[in-house]
Amino acid sequence: MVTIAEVAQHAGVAPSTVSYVLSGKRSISPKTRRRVEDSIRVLNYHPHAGARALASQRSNVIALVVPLRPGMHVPVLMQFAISVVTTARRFDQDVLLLTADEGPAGLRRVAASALVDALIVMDVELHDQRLPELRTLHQPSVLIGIPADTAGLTCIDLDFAAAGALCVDHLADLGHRSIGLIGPPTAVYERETGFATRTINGFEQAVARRGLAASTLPCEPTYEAVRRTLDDLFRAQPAPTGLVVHNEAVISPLLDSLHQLGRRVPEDVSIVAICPADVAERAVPPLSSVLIPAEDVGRLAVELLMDSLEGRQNRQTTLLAPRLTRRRSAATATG
Amino acid sequence: MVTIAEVAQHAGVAPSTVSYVLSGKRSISPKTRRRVEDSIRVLNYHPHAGARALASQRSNVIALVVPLRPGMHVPVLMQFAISVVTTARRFDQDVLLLTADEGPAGLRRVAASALVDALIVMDVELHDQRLPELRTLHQPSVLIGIPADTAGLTCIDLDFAAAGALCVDHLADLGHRSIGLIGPPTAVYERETGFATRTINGFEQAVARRGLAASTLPCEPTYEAVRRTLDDLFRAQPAPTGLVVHNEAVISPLLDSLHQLGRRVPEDVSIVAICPADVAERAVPPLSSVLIPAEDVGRLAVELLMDSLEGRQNRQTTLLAPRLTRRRSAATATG
DNA sequence: GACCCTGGTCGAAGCGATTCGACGGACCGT
DNA sequence: ACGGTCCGTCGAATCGCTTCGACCAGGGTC
Repeated sequence: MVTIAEVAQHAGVAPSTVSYVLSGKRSISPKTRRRVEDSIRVLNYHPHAGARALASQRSNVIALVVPLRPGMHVPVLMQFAISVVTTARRFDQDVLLLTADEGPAGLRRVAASALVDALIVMDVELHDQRLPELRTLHQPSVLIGIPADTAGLTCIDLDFAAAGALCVDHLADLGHRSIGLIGPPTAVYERETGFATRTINGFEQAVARRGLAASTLPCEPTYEAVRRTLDDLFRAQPAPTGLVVHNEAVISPLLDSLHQLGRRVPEDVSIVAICPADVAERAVPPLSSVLIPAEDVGRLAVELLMDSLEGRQNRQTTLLAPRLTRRRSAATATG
Repeated sequence: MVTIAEVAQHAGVAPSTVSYVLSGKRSISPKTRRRVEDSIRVLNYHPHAGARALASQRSNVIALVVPLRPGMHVPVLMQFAISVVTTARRFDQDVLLLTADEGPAGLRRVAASALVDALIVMDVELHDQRLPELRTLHQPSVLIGIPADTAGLTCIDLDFAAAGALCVDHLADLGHRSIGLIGPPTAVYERETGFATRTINGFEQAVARRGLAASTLPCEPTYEAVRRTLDDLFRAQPAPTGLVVHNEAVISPLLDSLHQLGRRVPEDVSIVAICPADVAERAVPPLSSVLIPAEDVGRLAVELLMDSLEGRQNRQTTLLAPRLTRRRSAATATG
């Protein structure tokens, strides 16, 4: 292994000078800088990460905690992870991959051992067990998802309330006067991830604002449950002509059932979904949808962390504005 | 931050003793061991990862290089990554997540800086650019996928030849005498990932061994391509009654097309797929399939690395035996 | 009783970087 | 010509841990 001392000797300078060339923390004359850089290249020098971490109190690694829970949409997870890694590399950081099953102890472990400088925690629940740990950590962290009490935490998430409202507005603009919301199964509400409730709130406020008739129903991702939900839904008066679906697992049984019931999409019933882009695209017909902006969230998370690490404090919650993509499943109301 | 010196003082021993308690590299009397462990717990001591890496020449981190190429089946990727992380933690290792877009330089970076002790590289191509780098690294590595020249490398993959043969045997056992293989588009063969070719070889050998009639065709994942491929296929004499599909993107258009052509699965044509389990399960009807054992591969990769790190050398290639899961798409030949 | 092990512990020397204070020379103003 | 800046560089201390050789006490051997 080639050390900074060897580089220094090769370039005819002191080790500290090499260090300053690398970090840019003191000015170096162009001449010596060039000599040092040449030596670095010739000797193929790479600073020892551990030594650097020890001396500088910075590991240049950030932790990414991914959930393991089945039912998560994996492509979105991966898209997010990739975005985090890519952005981190732009800041010369690496990413340590942790799974949620280590719980709070896992966070403590990597933080207390100074393995990482900062943490990104995905899939944070309303009353997440890890919150106390995160609050006491010396390292900054960014949470994906909004817990009940965000005091002292930095959180990011899609603005689900706005997303719910956006779907309502879209349908209302198309002339629909009675609409339904099909949400996640009740289990999700109970687990209290928060986003389900936020969507409903946004939905209902928008419904009130636009003076629409509406009903909201949770739904399990099975054919029977979907049929029952649809029965309930269409029993309402006036019969809904627009549907907001916030439950990706339900999409394909839903579309099948509507087909079997002889209800055409979008001629008889318009659909707007809140779901990953690939799900919306693959559906038949492709769904107009508000997508989960995984890539933006990942990038932003890293950027916020870097801000914190450089002293720009920002303990606050960021809600990303939803954007609706029109596809073929929502059209002007007939009648 | 609490250091080993403080723990030592608190327990009334030398720092080195604390270290030996932690590492178990020298015997310690039960009495002092208990004292030290108590102090560790009381002070909530976590060894500084950087200091440890510097002193011991071991970071206890392994790199995982994931591919970015679109078209990879993401759930399998994730399943694999999770399996690597989980297994690594069993060995007290952490996992650094790298993306393939850093190329060979990325490997050199993390290896030369001693950020990681070992590497796992996924999706290795026949003539992968990273091979020379991997050969010169001081750290052991495990490749997922089999390159053309495996000399000096440790590789793991599903035994695709055996998988191809297994599918043939299954169909032959069910009485099918003429079968077809639908493979990935020609682009995949050209990129030379190797597994496509290996499947064909295994398929053809088994076909010869069982004395069957057979044809093999690449296929793009579009409806038109599928229709053309099926036309070609069924023109053969005797008409095939069994299909092996090694191309997950083609599965759903294929099933649709067969339906439209009035060929029932499995009554008129039996299908065996080589694909991720979730794809096979979700198909209509669910496909008998040989799955990609992502979890086994991930676990094995880490275990091999740990062997290497502990001095048990094992430069060699491991092919995992395929296992066929019967579902509803393959049945006894009629006629 | 002298001897040698052996198991248990200590002390000190690294590991390879960063960083701070100091220092020497060039350049400025007076 | 002289003192004061400022720029560029150096040397040494430091970060927290591991590990090696040394040391000591106790017990077995002859």
